[in-house]
Amino acid sequence: MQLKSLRLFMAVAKTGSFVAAANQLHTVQSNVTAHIKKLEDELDVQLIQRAGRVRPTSAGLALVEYTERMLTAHDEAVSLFKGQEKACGRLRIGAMETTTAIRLPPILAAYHAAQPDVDIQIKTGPTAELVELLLDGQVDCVFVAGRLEHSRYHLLKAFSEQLVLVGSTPMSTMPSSQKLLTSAFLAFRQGCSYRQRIELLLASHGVNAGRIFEFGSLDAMLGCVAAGMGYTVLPRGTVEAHQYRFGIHTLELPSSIANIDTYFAAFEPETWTPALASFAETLREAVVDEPQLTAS
Amino acid sequence: MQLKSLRLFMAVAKTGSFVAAANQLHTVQSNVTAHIKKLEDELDVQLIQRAGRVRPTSAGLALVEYTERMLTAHDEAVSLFKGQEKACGRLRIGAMETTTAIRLPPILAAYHAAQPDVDIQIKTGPTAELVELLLDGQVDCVFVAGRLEHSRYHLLKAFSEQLVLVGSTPMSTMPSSQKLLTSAFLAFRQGCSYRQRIELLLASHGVNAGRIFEFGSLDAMLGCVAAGMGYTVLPRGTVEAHQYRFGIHTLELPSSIANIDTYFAAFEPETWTPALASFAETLREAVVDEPQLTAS
DNA sequence: CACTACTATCTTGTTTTGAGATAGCCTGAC
DNA sequence: GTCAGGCTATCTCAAAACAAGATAGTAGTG
Repeated sequence: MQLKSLRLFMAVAKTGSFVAAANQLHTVQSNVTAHIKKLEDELDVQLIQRAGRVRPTSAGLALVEYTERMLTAHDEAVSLFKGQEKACGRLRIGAMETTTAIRLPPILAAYHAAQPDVDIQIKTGPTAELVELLLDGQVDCVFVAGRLEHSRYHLLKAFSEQLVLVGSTPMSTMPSSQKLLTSAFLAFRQGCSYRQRIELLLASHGVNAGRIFEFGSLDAMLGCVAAGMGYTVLPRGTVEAHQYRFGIHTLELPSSIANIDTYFAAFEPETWTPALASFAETLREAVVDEPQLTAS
Repeated sequence: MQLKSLRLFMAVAKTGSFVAAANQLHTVQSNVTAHIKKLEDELDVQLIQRAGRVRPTSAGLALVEYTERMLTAHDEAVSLFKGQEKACGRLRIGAMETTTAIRLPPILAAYHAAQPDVDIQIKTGPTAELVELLLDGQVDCVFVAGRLEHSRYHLLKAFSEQLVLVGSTPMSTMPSSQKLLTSAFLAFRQGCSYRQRIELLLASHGVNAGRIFEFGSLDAMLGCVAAGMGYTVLPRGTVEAHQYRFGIHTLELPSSIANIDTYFAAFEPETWTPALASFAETLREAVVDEPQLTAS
């Protein structure tokens, strides 16, 4: 059974004429006859009443219903990839908590305005988990901290973040090693790339990573920092956005530790759905139009 | 885009191997490659990731969802006609009010027991309307009074009915012409073949058809007869089934007027769905097993 | 570095397909 | 009843598509 045959069958059922069906689908009448006949042979039932009026038989009418489902699904699948202008379907994005909170909203807004027919799904998690999601096909693209080592990714430097030390009291200089040693550090759960920077920071002050509390959400973490539970390290933009809500203070870090880039990563562009290609385009434009996004 | 290609694509996506997909669908690996490649060329997107692991790309995963819908509809359509043993789908029956009430229930019960997966739909109406429904493809088969003249029907004598005169008072002989002339007759709406018999009956007593009230349902009609509104003509079985509910009385009619056959009619058997073929078979068995159904 | 398992490509013979030409059939008009 | 017009079935042939096998190339493994 071929989709081509089913299209001809539907045309015959709807027009009530083999000739009309042939014209409608740009072929000749003999081919319509052949396709219908082949369908009838395969299903071992007469689908079209030819005596007098040409009309679907009971069996034909029953087939029409299933054929409509089939052809509808087919048309939708084709329009997923060949839809002119507007993309459709679904776009699944993986991003870090901090990126989702601060960087993504304007980009998603621009994208949704450009491609209103695409359903957007966001999954958040630390970098290591996001890479797993991408490899596992559970998301179409991710925003992660630092370049991915894997070779066959398409990478685009999306945002440049500057990490700052966050604490509950004003800081003008780095806390003493003694202070650091006795303080707790708060970080996202295992896999967060910012966490590596915390350890780097401590190491640069001759302190081994002590207690690190793991958090699942940004709000919880900042709330605990504000309560004096300890320090954390976060992008400046993220902290600024929340500073009015929490009594927290920041300290700039040396650039070797502070600067970290957020990359957009996906597989090769040839594997992209139009929805994803359009998103990458929107992102590229946003990055170009507002270079401060990637400036340190 | 061919269903064959889509099946291979699904097999590759599920097994993660071209070779495995080829074995599963009884073909060779080079054909799998060719079909996938053709799909990719048509949609202008890479569907399968070949580097390293063989797995669907983002685009491929998107296609999987639509393909599943397509193939499911296809499988259901095929099983409609090629389902082994049990028929499935839908059976739309047209029948007269009296047939539906008395004759069909045991047949439908037997049929449903044999083919539990078939959805049964009954439409009732007078013979003329039923024929229209059948011609219009709105039902798959009908039960009508009298042979259909049209040549290209498959006919089966299903039931033999004996019409009786029904009135509100006991009758031992035919009411007088005078009585008939001043009485009302109750019948189904235009198109009911029993109605012709009423006119035949009146004519045989030298009376022109006077007032005939039209009813849509059997209950309403019998209720009005019982209330003394007038006479009607109905199959004996129908009246007997309702006699305990209504105070009605019957009188036998001459066989030329009384005997009327109910036929099962559908188009040629080649146009039947398995559900319809199975129903015809059930009906034939019922008629053979209980010849009194068609005996006068 | 070689081995293994896999996919891509090429080739060949066969099947399928599309389009035209023709014959036969039904319908409606005169 | 006959005839014309429109429709479908059948036949034919060339072109295209396809399946299968053989072979080459590639990635991952020890």
